[in-house]
Amino acid sequence: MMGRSPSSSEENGLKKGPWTPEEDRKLIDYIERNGHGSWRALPKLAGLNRCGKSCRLRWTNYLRPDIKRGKFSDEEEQIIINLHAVLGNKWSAIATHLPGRTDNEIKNFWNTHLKKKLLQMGIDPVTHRPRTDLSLLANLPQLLSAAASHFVNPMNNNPWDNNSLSLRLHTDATQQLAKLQLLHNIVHVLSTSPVTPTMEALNHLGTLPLHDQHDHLHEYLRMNSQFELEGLGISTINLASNPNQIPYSSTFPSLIDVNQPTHNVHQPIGNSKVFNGDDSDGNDQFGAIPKENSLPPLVSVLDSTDQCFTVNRMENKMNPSDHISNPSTSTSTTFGGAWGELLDDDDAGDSFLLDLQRL
DNA sequence: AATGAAGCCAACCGCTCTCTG
DNA sequence: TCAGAGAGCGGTTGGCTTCAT
Repeated sequence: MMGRSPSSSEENGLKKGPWTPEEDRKLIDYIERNGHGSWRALPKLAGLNRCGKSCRLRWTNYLRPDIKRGKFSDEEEQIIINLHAVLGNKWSAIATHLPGRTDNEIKNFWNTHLKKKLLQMGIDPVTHRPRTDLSLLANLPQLLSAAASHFVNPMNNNPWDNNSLSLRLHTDATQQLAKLQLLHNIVHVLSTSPVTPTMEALNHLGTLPLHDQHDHLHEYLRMNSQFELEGLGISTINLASNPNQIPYSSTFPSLIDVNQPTHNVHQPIGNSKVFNGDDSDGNDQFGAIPKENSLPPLVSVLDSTDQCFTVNRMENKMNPSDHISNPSTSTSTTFGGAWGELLDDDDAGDSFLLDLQRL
């Protein structure tokens, strides 16, 4: 059994550490018969040599009958990411919108999976904004070489070709899109950062002169957009000759221009004003719903006045095979429902307002 | 097959919040 | 209004499992 080992200091004669099946049974039996009542009094009444707090945690995090165990679904994952963007590390608040999941479980899932996932996508898991730290640039040479090897001969190794398509998509889509997002963020940093990168940071870029790096990056983006989008039946739009002028929103339907208000891609969910994420068209930045026949917005970055953005689930949407095998999956429906539920919840709504007021 | 590193997650710690008298 | 007790919460720990070498 996992968990902490029994503490050597069993002060008060109370047991610590992993629970035995026998202890679990005693706790369940007692609560089913009497309810938990006072947690402090419970251990004695239930015949357990534990402190009340330990009993409460064991019950709420593990023994409760409505606990849903097992892998988090994509929908749950998406909800967590979006709620975290608004609520931060308010695990219990997040847990209230994921029936059957405990705050502890969500916290663990965030720390072990989602945090890394966002980092790999070039997103700061704390601010939910693109990472702008220059250490991020250290990955650029690897990204570029990976991109080059991947697309070195697209005609002979078309990632979207034939029978390998769905398998490749299944295994590569997330990774490729994450890379794409990361590169997108890098371009954004290079293009818009008022802070000139230091020479030390630029050295991370490798031996190529900066303008060549830029060209490589530009070329990679062009190729990536062409193959990936064409593979999904999405027409591509020529890139501007200057990467600084890349029309992100149109070139990468999945990548919302960090500088521009989002148009036509998002649909409002709930009262966008509440989130301070609305633009003049009334589109809010939280409910990212993909347009039909376009990639879902992977990341929606707010403009300078905005505080949060949304990472939308992408794997299933990116994966045509999933479209076939699992057509019922609908991020927008579930997501909208989740937010609707969130907004319908008075307490949650209040906490949202409070949180946003603090921002 | 052996070993070390990394991942995972149940459980604990200590602080904060809420309730009650 | 205040103090104490109980409950709740987020952060952290550390042992087991899995993966990589």
